[in-house]
Amino acid sequence: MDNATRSERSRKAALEAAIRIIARDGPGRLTLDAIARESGLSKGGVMHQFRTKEAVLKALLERQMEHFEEFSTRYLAKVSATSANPNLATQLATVREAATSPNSAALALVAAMVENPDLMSLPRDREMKRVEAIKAEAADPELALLRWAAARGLLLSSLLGMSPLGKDEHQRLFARLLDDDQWRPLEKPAKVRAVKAGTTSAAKAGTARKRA
Amino acid sequence: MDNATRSERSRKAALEAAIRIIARDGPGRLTLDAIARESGLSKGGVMHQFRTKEAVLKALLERQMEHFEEFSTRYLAKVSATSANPNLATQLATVREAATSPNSAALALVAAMVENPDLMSLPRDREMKRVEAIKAEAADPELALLRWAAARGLLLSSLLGMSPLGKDEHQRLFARLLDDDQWRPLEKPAKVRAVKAGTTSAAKAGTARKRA
DNA sequence: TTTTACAAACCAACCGGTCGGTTTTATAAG
DNA sequence: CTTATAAAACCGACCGGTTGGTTTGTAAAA
Repeated sequence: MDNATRSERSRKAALEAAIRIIARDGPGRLTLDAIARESGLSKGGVMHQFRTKEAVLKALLERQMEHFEEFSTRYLAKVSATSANPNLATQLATVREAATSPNSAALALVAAMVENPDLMSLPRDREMKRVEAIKAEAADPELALLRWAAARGLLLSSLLGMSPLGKDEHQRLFARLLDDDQWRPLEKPAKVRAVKAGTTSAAKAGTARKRA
Repeated sequence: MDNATRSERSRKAALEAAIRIIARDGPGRLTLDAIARESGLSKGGVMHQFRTKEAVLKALLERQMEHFEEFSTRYLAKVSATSANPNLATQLATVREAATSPNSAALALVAAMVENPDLMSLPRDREMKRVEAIKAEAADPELALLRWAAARGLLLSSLLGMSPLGKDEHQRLFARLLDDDQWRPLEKPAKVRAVKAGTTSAAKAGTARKRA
């Protein structure tokens, strides 16, 4: 087998084993020996691919970030034409994806934070840019930020195993978060720029539509 | 010195040392030896007060929960007369308190989760009751839950060191979360079927709002 | 041949927890 | 108020096992 692909295979096996361990036994049980055992590699093999445990965590983190970055980019391209606030919509959808992901993905975050809190600067910096984009496009930046925060609250709660919500409730809340019509900005700025009228526009709530 | 108070003192010293360690070095660095070193006690002394490390985490967890429970009760008593949704208001205020606490309190959660994820059932169960109370009193339960989720998102993000928000922004967002006037309930969401194309809903402004 | 990928034995430091012993407090008889 | 005794708080050396990481060896790829 080709050398490069062999390495690639081993790295992938190790990282996936790591995720499995974290999800099954908790971040505290993630050790190099456990990774070796779970991946089928020897410890030496693992150490050949990652010089240190921190390197494993870093790779794990980057892998996950890349994965969701990709999801984000694709989603953004899809909705940027139809949504008034595509960046917010994208982040909400991405967080939902992370929360419902079959593999318990974002646990890499917790594991990294346990081992070395400084590692969190990577995802934090990346998140900062996204938050900027969300604020920039929003008619009501605070409201947008709060929707973003709510999504993160749902994700992190269930990630830490402390969400008191049922799975169905979880889903419904995400759906509502994503529904722009439910989040009309308050008339705080005197001059509210009408939301970019796209194909989505539809009926403005409250005034145009009265419910029964 | 009295025996009981001596024990009390030692337990307190150990637990506070533990919190200091977690906040400074991360949850992964919390060891029994470290607690002994940081608290000034000997390892034997620590082990005399807590038979196992898990007992330390449990005590830490219960201590923090009790502290915020107390804050909650006091706050609830204060606002239950004037607020339309005192339970939600109380939870929001409590979470804000936890987020701005000088000691990085709620880190006990992360530490417990690392050592033994099962420990999370304690705070989860308690949270479940609170969520029930919030839903019961709310005109729009989903909206209330989302405000609650947003608060938790802000708290957990900064707790894990991955909040991209400035401290002032943080405060402003909490203030807005707490301001009932900014969150007008929708009426019974009889037929809400919203995904991405804005086809939905009826936003109705406060007919039934009771405000002071 | 040289380099790369991996295996397996190995190591020092550290981990949670035990144990025998010392000091401090509590109880109570004289 | 002593004094004897037991009980609780505390110390620190120690133990088996684990941890992150190294070293040595080997077989395949380059």
